Amino acid sequence: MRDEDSSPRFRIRLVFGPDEMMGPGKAELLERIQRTGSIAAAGREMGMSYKRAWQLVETLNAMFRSPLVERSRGGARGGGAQITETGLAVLEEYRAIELKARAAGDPHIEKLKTLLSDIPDGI
Amino acid sequence: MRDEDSSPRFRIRLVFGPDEMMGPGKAELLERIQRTGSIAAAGREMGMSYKRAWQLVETLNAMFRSPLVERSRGGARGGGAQITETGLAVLEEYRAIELKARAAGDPHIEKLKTLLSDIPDGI
DNA sequence: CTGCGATATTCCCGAAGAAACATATCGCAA
DNA sequence: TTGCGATATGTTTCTTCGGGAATATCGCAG
Repeated sequence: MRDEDSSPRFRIRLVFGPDEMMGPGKAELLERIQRTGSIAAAGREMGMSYKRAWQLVETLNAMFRSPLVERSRGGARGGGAQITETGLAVLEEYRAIELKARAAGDPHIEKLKTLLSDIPDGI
Repeated sequence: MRDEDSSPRFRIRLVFGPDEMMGPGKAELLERIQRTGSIAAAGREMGMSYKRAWQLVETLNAMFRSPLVERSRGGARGGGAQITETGLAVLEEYRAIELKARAAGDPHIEKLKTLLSDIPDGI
């Protein structure tokens, strides 16, 4: 797969139950599906196989009351996929959590960085 | 390995660089080493092999300027391990981040829970 | 009614990582 | 000087996961 991110302060993974979790990967996939209108295209952008992207969408859809991604097959351009209202809501909540948590933890992160062994870029 | 936690709202993993990360597992291991005075004992408590626990300590020590865990071999009771001052500092910072981030994200988590497919325990 | 481009689904294989097993080493105490 | 209990480290086996390829399906457009 992929690095996912080159300059991440921290990652948050929400764990609701066994095999029920959501982290940066699924969030990014949702975003890209929304933008591209296609599971395959979103997956390609993230450097993952269509199979993997499809699997992630499956688990996401099964995880919530109503599906986050709506798919259609056939048609003029072969079909596609789109984010549902629920999907958008979940994505927004996740981003909000990420943002607030990051802001809340930031000062401590800076403190920790001074203890790291490699040379910080800032100084 | 293990479930790590039965009722986690969310997990935070700090990513400082490639192969430089710290999450709930290493934090818990540090805590248990502090309490038990032994890598082996701490690992056993968490259901992991001594080798794995030792590996985690290695990466932790290599990751920071000064080691987080001090080890001694031989002696009356075979040896042992203890948390250093740096180790304690790192652990406390991590716990602080966890706490604040959790508090900051909590309301959004509750919102997300209402969208989940399985029945929440609270209602 | 055929082709296209997407979703949907299965099978096989290789890589990565953890578990299991096996020693080696150390330093004190009896 | 032997034994103990911990750290230290290598080897082998097993399992899991994801990639890749192959195939099916769908529905409109031409």
